[in-house]
Amino acid sequence: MDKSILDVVHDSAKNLHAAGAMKEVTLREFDALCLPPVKELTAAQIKRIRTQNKASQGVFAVYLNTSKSTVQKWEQGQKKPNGPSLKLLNLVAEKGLEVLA
Amino acid sequence: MDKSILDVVHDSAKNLHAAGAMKEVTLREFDALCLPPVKELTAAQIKRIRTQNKASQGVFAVYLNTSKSTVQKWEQGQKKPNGPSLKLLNLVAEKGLEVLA
DNA sequence: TCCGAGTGTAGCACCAAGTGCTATATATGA
DNA sequence: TCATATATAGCACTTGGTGCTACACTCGGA
Repeated sequence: MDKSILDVVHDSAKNLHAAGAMKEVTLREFDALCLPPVKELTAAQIKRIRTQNKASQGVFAVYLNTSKSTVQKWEQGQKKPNGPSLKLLNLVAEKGLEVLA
Repeated sequence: MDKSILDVVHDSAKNLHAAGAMKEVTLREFDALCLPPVKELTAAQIKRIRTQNKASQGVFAVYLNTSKSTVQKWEQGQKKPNGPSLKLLNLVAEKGLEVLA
């Protein structure tokens, strides 16, 4: 997996910053625009993220600081996770449940 | 800061697991119960978490995958972040905005 | 064999969080 | 001076989040 174009540009920006050519704030703004996009997740995908981390619905809920019934509704497709919740799910999907510890 | 009793017990559990005396699932459940409690945050605390990370409300919102107006309401005390949002804020407070990248 | 604990599914009702919009005020910089 | 970015403010709508109860299934232990 080689670097994406955005990664390269980002590295360039970091170098510019290291050379004093970019302000702190500007870099931070830049980072925000280059954040890996939060992917929408289907009910089945959410369930897979959980099971692959060997957690029950209850345990998973504790990790995400939400309720068991909410996790259940996500996996049943009755409700969709909102912004921050989706961010958390993406984090777990990429880095595992341990990042929340 | 020395280890808490729970930490010691947790280490013991991990050793037991390494020795094959505990099942995967059981260990996972145990971990969930020992998660660092998510702290409630005041409006001012949320604002400090953001500013200490040198991010504007807009940028901060992007990181948390939420809306600018939501961040604004948090900091004005008009709304309180719900479970998963609070978890994210705690993560950032402890590990910095970079953990969301 | 039976029982209890853990798990997943289901439905219901409430409400506050989340969202989107517009408008204002204040820097800050080109 | 003008444009941009930022923070604050208010309003109305929608829906995700929560809490509850209940039921079926599995599995290991008494």
